[in-house]
Amino acid sequence: MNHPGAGKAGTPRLRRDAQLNTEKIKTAALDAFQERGLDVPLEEIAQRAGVSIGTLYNRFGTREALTDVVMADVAAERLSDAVARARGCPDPWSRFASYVELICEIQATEPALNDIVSRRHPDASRLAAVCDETMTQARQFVEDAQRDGSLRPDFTLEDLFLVFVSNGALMRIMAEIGAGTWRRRVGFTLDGLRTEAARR
Amino acid sequence: MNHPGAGKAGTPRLRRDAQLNTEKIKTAALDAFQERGLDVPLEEIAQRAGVSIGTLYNRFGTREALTDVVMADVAAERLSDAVARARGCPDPWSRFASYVELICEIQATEPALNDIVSRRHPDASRLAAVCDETMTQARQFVEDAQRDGSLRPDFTLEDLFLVFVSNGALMRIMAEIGAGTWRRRVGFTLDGLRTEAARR
DNA sequence: TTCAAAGTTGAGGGTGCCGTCAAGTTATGA
DNA sequence: TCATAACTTGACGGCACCCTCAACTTTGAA
Repeated sequence: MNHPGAGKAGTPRLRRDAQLNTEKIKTAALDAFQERGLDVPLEEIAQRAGVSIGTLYNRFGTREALTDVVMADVAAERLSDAVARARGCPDPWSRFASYVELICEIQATEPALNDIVSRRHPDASRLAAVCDETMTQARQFVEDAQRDGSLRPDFTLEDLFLVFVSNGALMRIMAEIGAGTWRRRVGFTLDGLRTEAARR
Repeated sequence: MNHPGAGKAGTPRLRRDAQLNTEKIKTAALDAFQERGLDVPLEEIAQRAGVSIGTLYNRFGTREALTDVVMADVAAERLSDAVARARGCPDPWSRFASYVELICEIQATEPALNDIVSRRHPDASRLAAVCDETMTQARQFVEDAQRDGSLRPDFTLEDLFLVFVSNGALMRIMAEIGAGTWRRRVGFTLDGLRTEAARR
């Protein structure tokens, strides 16, 4: 693979060393993002990649472009996996609830995804698209649970987003402190969203 | 008042110009903190006071000392007022709930108080003491409501603190956007904390 | 082998904040 | 009025990050 001629039309093929650097930077960036969130200094990424900061800018142009290239697929995979798993639940409420729990779990365990879900980098356009897509799917969970009578009817998609934003902020502030206790608090939140009729 | 001899023993009295500057800085700092939160650049406070940054450091030494001097009384007043008003409610649950609502309202309307309540400046010691004091009083609300059976028994004081931390983060992120909608969301939260038995 | 085009490098300039200190100014009491 | 301790000033160095660009190195086609 990657033999001569494999380059996409339009993009004027990179020299071999540049291509190698691109890979090294992507790998380093993925590691750094996963460990420390999307705010890692680009200097640090360059260092990890064994490359100068200038090269990083040559290859990617902007921070947003780099995060887009590195994180979009990962984000799409993680988020659509959560959606798929939630879909596997037997009733509208448990689909909604497990969707919320799965996203919160992602936020608790993956700093980079937390930043993405909380929309802290609105200029990374592919990432934004991935999030939009997920929110579209989430709308289904919300509507189904409301139609079913188990989710309070005044709860909006924006409210759902804000649940994630504030959970994300908490995760960022708490970091390792109280790492395990988020699940109980998400439980509180869900209890506040379920209608009385839907409780046993 | 403030006539010669009024200085506290120990503190070696300031020259009149220095005393005036101290007042100008306090006033400017209060304004700036209230408008933009405790993170305002000290440069900005000095400018508003019509004084150089050096003077600000001469008079107060550190940012923490300044925030302590300027905000401790304001914070104590606001927070104890919230406690007092909550105490005026007729039953344990409504005391707890109105306490939470009042604190969240303060967070929504006063950036400086929001920073204080969220403990974003742990080195301002008088402020920390004011918060500790309030949490002590809050413990009463929590315990009473739990004894009464209206607040879920697995809810802890730390959970309460985290409610304020995440509400605070949301307020900081949202700023003016959706300024009025926080009350509905606090309602969701409270619904999640009330026991089923306590609902009508 | 040669050499132009492609790519790399890192010092350097920009921003925004912090906190300091030598030099200059002013209040005060003798 | 004058000496001096008290006070003010703001330029400066430091830090952490951003992004650029002139000088240098490497690739790879001819």
